[in-house]
Amino acid sequence: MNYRSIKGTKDILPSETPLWQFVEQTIREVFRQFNYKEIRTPVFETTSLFARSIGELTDIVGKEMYTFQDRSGDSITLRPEGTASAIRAYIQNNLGEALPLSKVYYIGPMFRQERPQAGRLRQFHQFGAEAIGSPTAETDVEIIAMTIEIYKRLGITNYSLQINSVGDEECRPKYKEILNAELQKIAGQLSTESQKRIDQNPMRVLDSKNENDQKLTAGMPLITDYLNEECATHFAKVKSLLTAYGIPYTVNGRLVRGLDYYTKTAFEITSTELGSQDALAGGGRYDLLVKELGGKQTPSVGFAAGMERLLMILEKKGFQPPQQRPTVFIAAADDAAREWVLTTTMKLRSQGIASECDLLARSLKSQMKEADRQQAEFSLVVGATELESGKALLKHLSDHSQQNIVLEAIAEFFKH
RNA sequence: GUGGCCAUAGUUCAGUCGGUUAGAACGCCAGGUUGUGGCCCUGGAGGUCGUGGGUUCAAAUCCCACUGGUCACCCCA
Repeated sequence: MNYRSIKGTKDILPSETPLWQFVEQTIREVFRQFNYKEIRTPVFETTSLFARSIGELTDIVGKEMYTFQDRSGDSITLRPEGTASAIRAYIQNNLGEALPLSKVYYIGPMFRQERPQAGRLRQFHQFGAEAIGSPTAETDVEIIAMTIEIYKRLGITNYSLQINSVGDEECRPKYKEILNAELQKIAGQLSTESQKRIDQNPMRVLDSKNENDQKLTAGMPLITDYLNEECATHFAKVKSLLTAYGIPYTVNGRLVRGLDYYTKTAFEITSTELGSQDALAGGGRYDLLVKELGGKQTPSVGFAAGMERLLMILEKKGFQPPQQRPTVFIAAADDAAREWVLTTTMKLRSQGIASECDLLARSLKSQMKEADRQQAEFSLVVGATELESGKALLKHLSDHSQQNIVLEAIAEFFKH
């Protein structure tokens, strides 16, 4: 075997695409019902777009981006997430001038150069949505509710929703100072990863998964206790709306997401079915990002979710998507009938009837086996005799029943 | 990036203490009375035992390196 797909990339094979298509279709349906419209942006952008929006100090920008120079020497990066591109497109195309609120969704491949493991690939797929232009808590909850609706719709129930408020440009810096002071006291005992973050991003220390770090920081002040009035009111509203919508959640005052642009609401959906990489989806509000990228001050909120992780759960549950199978397989009993079989198959197809016939000049028995393998609903065997009489036996493959059919009326028969 | 485990037909796997033609199941192909699939029966094709080196009279088996896969750490979808 000479060539292999790049490490961390996968072929999605014909045996798997029906599941992908079914799930994508369900997702698009939910987006449509929530009135989000699809946006398709390029899979690569200028590097600084991601660096600026996601944050120079994040893991994504610091060590995970697929960045390279193109032939003109420009630094370009394969998108590691979807929000930055969507916001860039929003600004570039002046979408904010045409509408007060843009509700968009995307679905497609993302790229991060990490060591692959269960639920983690270098090219993976996300779907997500952004509501650009609304400051209200109602919008936050619409985004969260929509995310959950997708899982509900697919029969996924074993997940949990965690929410937090990470404050805004007024209250967060104050809190960070307080937290930083507390962390300094125990700095020497923290993991090296956490030590690095004490000054740069102290809130990430609280979100560390290191057990010892967790113990050491157990009693530390939480952002939720230091929110200013606006953030506190917003957070309270989000919580009460979630309750009103019947969406269970837990508040996790330590939750910080891996992207720096979040303000106020942050949320994460995890599943115990997933193993170590257990995040199914995450999102939050980002009121400063549009301005940061050169647009007007535009409060916004969005989410992103992993396709592969969603599919892992469905596969684990043994979920079977509807199979695509031919309605009829037309078999040629002898060479004299092959041309008729071929043209008739084509005719049926052009009338919207999924049909198949043999292309390998195989024996009748082989053709029947093929019809069975393809799970055709019916088989029709036609040879010289049938062509002469204008009639043939149509067999219902699942119950073995047969009936006579007039060849000229075959299309009509399948239309019912 | 660091670490554990793994690598034998298309697939999932067996392969004894190192020993002579490397097996099974499923899948694939062809048959099982003249023109009908699924079950069953018979036969067949298909392997550079991941790659390269080493030890040995002899390596799928032991050792080393590399490559790939997988899981975990970190972090995240």
